[in-house]
Amino acid sequence: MSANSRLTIAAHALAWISLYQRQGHEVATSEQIATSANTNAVVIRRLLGELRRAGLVESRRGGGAGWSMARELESITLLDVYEAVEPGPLFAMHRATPDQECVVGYGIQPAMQGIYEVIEETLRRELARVTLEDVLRDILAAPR
Amino acid sequence: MSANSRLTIAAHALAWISLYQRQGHEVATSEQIATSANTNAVVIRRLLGELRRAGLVESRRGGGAGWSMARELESITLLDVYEAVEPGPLFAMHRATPDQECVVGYGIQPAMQGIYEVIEETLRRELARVTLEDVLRDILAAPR
DNA sequence: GATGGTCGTAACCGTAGTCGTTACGACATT
DNA sequence: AATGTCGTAACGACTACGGTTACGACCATC
Repeated sequence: MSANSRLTIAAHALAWISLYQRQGHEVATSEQIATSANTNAVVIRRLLGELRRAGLVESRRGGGAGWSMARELESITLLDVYEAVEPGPLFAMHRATPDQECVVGYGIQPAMQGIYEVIEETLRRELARVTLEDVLRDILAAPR
Repeated sequence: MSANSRLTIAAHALAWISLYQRQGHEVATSEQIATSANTNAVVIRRLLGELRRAGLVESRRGGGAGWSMARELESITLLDVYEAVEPGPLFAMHRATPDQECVVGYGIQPAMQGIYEVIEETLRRELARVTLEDVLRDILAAPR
């Protein structure tokens, strides 16, 4: 399926910002987050930009600028992050429409569409069960 | 996530072969299936090759060659097909290992790994609930 | 044993998505 | 005015997917 790391990095960034703020800081910079996630600051800004559009974080520009949470960590679920960062569906249909003269070619798409909807709804429900507060707790629970 | 159509095409092929056999034919050719799915026969052979490795179909070579089912349609679930054609995990970790000096960088991977395992297990359970007999029934139920 | 149809598979190409990187303007604090 | 950061475009490397061509391997049939 060619998995990507967008959900992972987004969760990483949100957890980092929250923890940093709980330590008394106002905002976190994309550079700091990128260092923690071992990636490039532009990658972080791009991802956080999508999370901002979803209303999960805020950004300030100018001097002393950076990112801060727009919502409480316990009110954000992995589904919120997933939807902000992963638009499309999980499974794709045929590239070219199948042969409509064939019984299978005619019925396959509605059939699979219905099945996929149920499956993706289950995935969403499962993602919605995990809050970012849960994630941060798990992070801090790592043995040291 | 850049979804692909492998599961859809594989289900299409299996449904087509089964229906064709139920109509009294011995084997189905990749050319016939490709016509129904509106794709190239090589694409079908590649996919069916993976399904053969998983023990779902058989192939005969030589004259009058083609593909036939190796198992009953009602004993095959979408999970069987999914596992045969989609190897990797759904979500990826960081490309480069995050900063192990950072609390978040240190704990994020075990945390997300545990969460992802639960989610993917749920997905598998859901895929396992749908048999290809269900799929074929839905296909034939399409209004005409 | 020659023929013909089909599988099995390699090779290549176009397209798209992800990620990293550089660059630079916009902006606000100082 | 200077500085630090965001916002975003642009580009390249890499990978995956799907389509296509090509050709050898195989076997039923004649």
